[in-house]
Amino acid sequence: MLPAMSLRDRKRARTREALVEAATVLFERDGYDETTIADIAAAAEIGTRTFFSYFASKEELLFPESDARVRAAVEAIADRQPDEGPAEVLLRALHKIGDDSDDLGSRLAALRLRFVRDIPAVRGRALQIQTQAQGEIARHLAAAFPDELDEVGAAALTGAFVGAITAALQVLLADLDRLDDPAAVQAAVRKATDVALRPWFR
Amino acid sequence: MLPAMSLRDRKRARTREALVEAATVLFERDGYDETTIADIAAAAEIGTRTFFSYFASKEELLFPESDARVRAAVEAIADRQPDEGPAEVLLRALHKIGDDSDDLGSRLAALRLRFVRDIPAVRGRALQIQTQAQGEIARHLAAAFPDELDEVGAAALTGAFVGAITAALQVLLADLDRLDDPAAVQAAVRKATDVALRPWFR
DNA sequence: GACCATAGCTGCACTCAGTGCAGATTTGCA
DNA sequence: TGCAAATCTGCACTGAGTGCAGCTATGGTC
Repeated sequence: MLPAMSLRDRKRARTREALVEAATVLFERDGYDETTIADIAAAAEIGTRTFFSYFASKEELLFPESDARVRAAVEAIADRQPDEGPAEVLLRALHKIGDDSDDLGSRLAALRLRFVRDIPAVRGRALQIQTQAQGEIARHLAAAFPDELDEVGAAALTGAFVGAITAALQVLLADLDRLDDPAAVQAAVRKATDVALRPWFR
Repeated sequence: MLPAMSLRDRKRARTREALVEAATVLFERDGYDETTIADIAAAAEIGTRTFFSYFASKEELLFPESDARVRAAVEAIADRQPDEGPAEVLLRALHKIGDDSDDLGSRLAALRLRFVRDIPAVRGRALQIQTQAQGEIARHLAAAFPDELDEVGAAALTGAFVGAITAALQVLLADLDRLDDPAAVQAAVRKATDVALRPWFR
């Protein structure tokens, strides 16, 4: 990625990071609703108008690399071993997301968890991103198992796994007040995956 | 419900219906984004400001009775028969929703399907409503099976069912251009439920 | 039937998200 | 150095949504 980066692109990437960083600081200090886009743009030293050429909305700031995870999951599916069934491959792909997913210790990750719980607009966006990711994963899964799965079956299987894990995780995180403790969150993710998928594996 | 309805309450209910009806007409004619809240309020002959004492946002107009369905599902769980297991009861509850869910032939239902697919804000809201409903159903399910299920397990089971059905349905509806054909939609719902839950029953 | 407390309705002024446009600035490349 | 394209930015605008203050209608009371 370093090679094909013109000065223009590098500058743009730096501004993008500056925006996320500025937003993180302001969100932590003032809260989500209390921070305006104008505040964030000013802190990152760009014009308010320019913000919208980097992020389409305020929520997007909280999900700056959502597609990287999908790519990781898709790669995991491509690595399918001959002896694996659809469920095993899918499980491996989801673990890939769950493991590195929480850029452990990232302040942004903690904010994200909190705001997904507390701010409707953020929750809505998170659910949309998840739904879309789920769809892409299902498509790739169907492609990897043309004999065993059709599009609908792959979607159902993926939806079942993701739905079960997400729902279990939600309950577990609800009782957790320290959302900024990476170890605790990680443990909750593991337990949720464990409980949710027990009916399939074991 | 007729008894405990004062004139005030009846008038309020009528205004609420008028808003939904006006919105339906305008949405059909002009589309979602092109219809402003001011337009809708004017068509229902109330002040723009007053709109917000009936609905918190434009999206809510598309989900006027989302809680009635949850209540139906909860009742279905309460009707648990002694010989039923958690999965059977949950299936019955979800069927309850799926059956009457599409106020078949309702123009609003057709609009809802279209807008959930096309308008991000509406999709986000729909997912939120579904997530919340799912949580409530899971809580009641756990309560109905205190020995077999804990909160987390009930959430996982419910999430798996709902996730599987929703994902399957999404694929099926994507290929459907006539979202206003109740029979076709109903058939898709049945097929999605069927495919999604085959692994559990059969 | 008059009276009053309360709930509901409305206009006004405001903040903020987000968009279109046009002009200035910067970058990539020849 | 010079030019075309990409980027940045201010300006003006629309529309969602909120707080407030004043008005109106309702429900119950005397």
